[in-house]
Amino acid sequence: MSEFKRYTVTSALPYANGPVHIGHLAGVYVPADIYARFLRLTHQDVVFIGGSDEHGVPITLKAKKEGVSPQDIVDRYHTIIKKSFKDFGISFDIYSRTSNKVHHDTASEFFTTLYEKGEFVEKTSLQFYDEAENQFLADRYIMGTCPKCGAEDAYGDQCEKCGSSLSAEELINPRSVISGNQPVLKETKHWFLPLDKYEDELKQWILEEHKEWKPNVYGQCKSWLDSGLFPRAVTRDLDWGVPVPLKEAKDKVLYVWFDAPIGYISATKELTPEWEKYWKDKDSKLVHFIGKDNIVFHCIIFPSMLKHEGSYILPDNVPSNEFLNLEGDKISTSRNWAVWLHEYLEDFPGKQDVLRYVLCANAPETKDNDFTWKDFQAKNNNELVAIMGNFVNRALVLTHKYFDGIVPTPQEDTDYEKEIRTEIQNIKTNLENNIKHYKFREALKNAMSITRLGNKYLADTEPWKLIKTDENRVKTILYYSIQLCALSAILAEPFLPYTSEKLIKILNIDKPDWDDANKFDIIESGHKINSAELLFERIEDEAIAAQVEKLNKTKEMNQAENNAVTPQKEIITYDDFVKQDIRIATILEAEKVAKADKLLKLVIDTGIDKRTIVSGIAKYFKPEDIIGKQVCVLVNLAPRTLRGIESQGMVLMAEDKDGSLKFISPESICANGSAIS
RNA sequence: GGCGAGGUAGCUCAGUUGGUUAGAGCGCAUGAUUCAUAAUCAUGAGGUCGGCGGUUCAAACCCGCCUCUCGCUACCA
Repeated sequence: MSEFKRYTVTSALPYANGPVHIGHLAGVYVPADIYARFLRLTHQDVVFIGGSDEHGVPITLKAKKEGVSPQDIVDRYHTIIKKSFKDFGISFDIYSRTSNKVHHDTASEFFTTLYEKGEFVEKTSLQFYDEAENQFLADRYIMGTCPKCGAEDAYGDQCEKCGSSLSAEELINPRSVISGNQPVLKETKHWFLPLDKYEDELKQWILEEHKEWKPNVYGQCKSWLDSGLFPRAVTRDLDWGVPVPLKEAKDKVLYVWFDAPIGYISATKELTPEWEKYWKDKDSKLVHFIGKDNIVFHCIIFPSMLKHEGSYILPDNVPSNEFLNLEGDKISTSRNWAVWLHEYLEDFPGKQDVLRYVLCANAPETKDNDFTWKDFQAKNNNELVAIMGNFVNRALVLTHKYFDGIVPTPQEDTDYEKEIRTEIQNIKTNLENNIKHYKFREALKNAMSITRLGNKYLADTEPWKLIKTDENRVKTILYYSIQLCALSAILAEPFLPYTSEKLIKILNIDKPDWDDANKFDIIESGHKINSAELLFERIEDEAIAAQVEKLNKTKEMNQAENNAVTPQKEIITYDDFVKQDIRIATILEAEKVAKADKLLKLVIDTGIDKRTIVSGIAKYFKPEDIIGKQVCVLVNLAPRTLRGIESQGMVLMAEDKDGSLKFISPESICANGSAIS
């Protein structure tokens, strides 16, 4: 810790096309905030950086859909997101955004430097182009019929109906989202970051010099590095983003993942004129807090950019969490399966620390974890209320009852008090070490153990009995109990900032220094404390039931949407129809295609011939179960080679609501080759 | 199919370089207690450490195979 003079702590920039939810908080912002607060409290020089990521295609699509400008979209969500973070006490030194001028300038300069150093590789390729609109189309801007499920509204990168990932060229009847026209393929030039050239240095830097990174991060990097890196395009044909600062590249912008991490730098620039020392001085420790979906960008791509720009330091660590699930299901923005931060505060006003506590205690540090409302309630009632809130309340009430709220003068220490002193020192040391090593769950347990210790102290010494016989002893006990409250207020601050503040007010003291959190003279004898006030309140079953009910409704709505039948396709002529040659056929052989999860290789008797068809049904059928089955086959579909096998036709399948596939078979045995019309 | 990360008490997780009866918190049971938001404190029950095999005097930990979960990737006509 001492080898660095200052810290640069960044947290992943949330994408400004929606609000933030508990998954974001648990995975990135709570841990980052705990870390940043801890550094500040321990008198380190630290900047804690956040901001909204406001470029990229999804935002432009959303804008188009709503008939507003992309800037309107990001303005809306930037405001909501920024407020959520503020409300939850995420203590950014600056929360910026990538659509502002400082960022555009910074990203531009960054690109230019790399360009002038000759780092980029230029490549020309074919991309879909909308001639009417005069612009290239990103994959998301192309829609067409999904080659797999036949849905007409599949995007160029993915079909949302069946979940297949696609490439734009695969779509049947591709059309431009903007104009509806059929796009044409046209040449376009782009700049690539040659990651392949950086492979050796990355291997050295990560695999040799950063073995201490978390296993999930290290393993993921190793996987990427071992399988070989390829050049990545850093520019796109789009009009929303940071313009590429080259004459020959008007109408092009920096690809969003290239400009987004530079946002950390621009935000720092915006924050302080001394920004350079946080980014370029070897004595600065750079730490990126991210989710596991961002590992490759922050461990491989961004460090490559920083290194080859030439003047920047590289991250010292990239603590990345796994994902948080909600009541057993993946959190999903599009399915509204989430607990949104702004909604939480409407339902549980003033309880931001409760959520912070639960999310930290259950943070997906080593594997995906589940958030349940029942657990939320249990942690509040059995831990925050019963352990921490209760002890503080006991100490305060007893002090008021026996000494009119005046902190008594301690008498002689017994072995018990000496033990407590030692124990607190241990707790503090462990807590600090755990935070330094990004073990926030464990550190939180340390913080809680202070009041745990206090409860035991009271139960063991029983001051309510002693008061009748030995008031001097009670003075000592309550003096120590009050000190424990103060210690708890200090050491819990990184995790529970609001509670800490509240407790300090109740104790009627100035905020103590972290370094004193192993001492027992934080509050002097004779000091008057304020009247007792509960730190936490119980959460009753009804409040939890209401949240569960809310989620059930979401589930029902999603179900209803799932049940909705896709609308009829546009009218075709009889001539269109008869072009299809569909026949009854029998499956003669079936075997799994090697090295493919979904493919079965079928030999089929079509009546016309015996032919091979490769079909993506392996998830739902075992080869031995389907031999001898009669099916419908589109026989005049152009052949296509899959995994080295030529597939001559398509077996027709019905896709059920749950996505499972069913064969279309004649009601009774029918001659192979019978035509279907 | 390839790669990565996981699979330890009902739940959430610790388990240092392999070494005696495998730990913590919550939940559960029993007891104690009343200063406290039916909170607290003590004690206890509960685990063939995903499965099988191997190395070793000794394996939760090392090796091989298998299986389940999550992610990346290939594949989906």
